Amino acid sequence: MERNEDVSRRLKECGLKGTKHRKAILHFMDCSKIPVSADQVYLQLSAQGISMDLSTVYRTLETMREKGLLIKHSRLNDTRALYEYNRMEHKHYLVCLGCNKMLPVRHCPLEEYEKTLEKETDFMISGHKLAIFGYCAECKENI
Amino acid sequence: MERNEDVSRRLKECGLKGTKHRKAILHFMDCSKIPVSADQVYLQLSAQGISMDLSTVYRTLETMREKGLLIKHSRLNDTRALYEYNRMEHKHYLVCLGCNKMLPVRHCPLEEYEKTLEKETDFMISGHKLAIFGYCAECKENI
DNA sequence: TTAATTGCAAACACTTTGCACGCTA
DNA sequence: TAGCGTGCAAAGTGTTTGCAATTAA
Repeated sequence: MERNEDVSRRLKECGLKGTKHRKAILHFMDCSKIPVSADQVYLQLSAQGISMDLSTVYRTLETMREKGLLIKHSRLNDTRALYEYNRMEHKHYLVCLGCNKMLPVRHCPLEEYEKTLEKETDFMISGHKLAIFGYCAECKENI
Repeated sequence: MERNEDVSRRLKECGLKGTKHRKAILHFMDCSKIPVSADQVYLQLSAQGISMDLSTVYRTLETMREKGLLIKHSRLNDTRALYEYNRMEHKHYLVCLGCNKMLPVRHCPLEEYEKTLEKETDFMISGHKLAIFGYCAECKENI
């Protein structure tokens, strides 16, 4: 149960109690390769026999986001918000218009551009959100 | 009333009846320099003495979007959706984290990048959404 | 005339919140 | 045992919808 201890430690570092639910959620988030919704967390954990209220999932994800453990993607595709484990990497996403899946892309083509833009405008730029839309390998066959 | 006739004509071209509400909304959208929410349309027209139900505003904006008259920005900043008159230009926005205002930026730094990405992945790319966040001239003073 | 448009009220999806009880540190 | 965490039910927010009445073409 190395992983379990790792998760407990990270919760403690954030000043959060290591409850069963929190450990389960954080572990699940850590294992997810792509961003997931509160709903998905709830259903998947349910399926694993770990049952909790949906509001607890929402509350926990939000708390973890505040502590910097997770990153929130707010309704990119106008559906529900997605959360992912924060691995401290700046990246962007390919968002599938078919299944809403988000695939990370490492390279960021915007760093230079932001600096130029700040000089040209009155804005104080603090970040950006780039989502590239399209259809993933599976979905593009069913259009 | 040149403008009014222009608006009527554009409605007709889209197969939409030229009702008083529609003309008022389309004219208002045409005059707006930046994207606005259904709520804002509703309030501003109200203030001009043009009263209608909020659901009518939502329905009308959505209809006009379907016809291509407007562009919809779906809850970019996790608040309400914003609509703008479609001037057939590809552009991006500076989104103010203070007041949610969206300022257009003409240049798009992503055209080349998309092609590269399509080659590298299995995605069929259909577009992108780039929002650059920060604080506008007014808001950055009050942080 | 007659099909499109509207107001109204109710439903919707996702998310947040108040409160009493339960459990971790 | 003190206070954080949780389930439950209810509220909130932005948006959509069904239906009957109204209106433009």
